[in-house]
Amino acid sequence: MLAVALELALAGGWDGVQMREVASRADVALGTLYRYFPSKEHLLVSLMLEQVRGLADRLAVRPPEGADSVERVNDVLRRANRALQAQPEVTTAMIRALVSGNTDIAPVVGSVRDEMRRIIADSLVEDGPADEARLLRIDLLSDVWLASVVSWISGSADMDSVVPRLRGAATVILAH
Amino acid sequence: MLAVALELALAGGWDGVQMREVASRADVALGTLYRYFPSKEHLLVSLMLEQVRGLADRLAVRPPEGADSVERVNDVLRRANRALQAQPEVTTAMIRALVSGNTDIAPVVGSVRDEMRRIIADSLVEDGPADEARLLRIDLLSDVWLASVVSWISGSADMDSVVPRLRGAATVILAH
DNA sequence: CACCCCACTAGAACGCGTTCCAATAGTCTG
DNA sequence: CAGACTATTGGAACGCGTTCTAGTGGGGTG
Repeated sequence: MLAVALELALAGGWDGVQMREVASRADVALGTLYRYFPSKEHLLVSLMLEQVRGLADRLAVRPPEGADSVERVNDVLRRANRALQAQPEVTTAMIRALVSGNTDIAPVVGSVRDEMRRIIADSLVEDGPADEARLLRIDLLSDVWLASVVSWISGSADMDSVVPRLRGAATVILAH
Repeated sequence: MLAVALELALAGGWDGVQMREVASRADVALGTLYRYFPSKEHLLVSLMLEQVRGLADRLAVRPPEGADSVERVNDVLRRANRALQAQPEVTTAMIRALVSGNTDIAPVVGSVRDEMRRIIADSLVEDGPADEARLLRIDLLSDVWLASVVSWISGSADMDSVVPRLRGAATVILAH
């Protein structure tokens, strides 16, 4: 079902993902689809979780490059955004679900955010255990990244302006 | 119509704002409502613009308190969040519209973001003209604020954790 | 006054997310 | 094997955002 959702989102974005159509192409009844994904938001945020985990896997295979944390975080976010930019319709649909404010899907939303934070945390080169200050910086980077993507899908910023802005963000936030 | 939308959102949040009901209570036909607000998102993000301008007005009357920029920005965001927290259903509805990714409402969404940036900019105590570095910091603060509110309405963070986190954000971002 | 233009009205109609239900298939238990 | 319980199916039905259309009223222009 997630594969079908991706396929439909690729072509038609949020509106293209129609629950009847997903069920039909996945060869299940509508009720079955709703059994596993109680809402359209749930379906799409689950897709996002899958995608973000895919990014984590790719990063494990080919780790971020860069001498310091700023460079490495910048590399990670650039790669993340490149993947999103390649499928703008999918991104719009997934982000819309992620920020829908639907409290039913809070656990999945939490997983997505945790995964993203972990990805950023892993890209930092710092010694010792993660203290509160570092966790705060990770939170900030993840928040700024999300807001950037939102402003991109909202049409108030294009990727060309988002990527360098994220670089500036990393510089400011990781400056000691 | 915006007043009616606020009234309905107060009681029932996103679902409580039904276009037929808004039109009915505002004593206009459904078509007239759609003439001024071409979509539900448009209506609610217009309401948000009104609310955020109200915050700006209140801040003009009683300016933010605090010795340095960190304190003042913290005061502003705290007051902003207090207003949002007092009407959680309204906030959820408005933010949902703001981040819906609906490109038709991009101009209004841009206005809301600009207004919020201006509010933050005005709270900073810094000399000289705004340079690129300062604008970046303002962007970051506004992004972190938005992401915080989103995580709050998504149910993955409560206000008690959001407010101190914003304080930490201001400290990190405004540290020179 | 006659005419035009445009906002507004009332209401039907459509599309899609979501819910619900009766019937069937499949699997586990005694 | 009989019975029970659960997953799945096909499809009807509901609610609400959105669109569309025919008709009405009022204000400016010749």
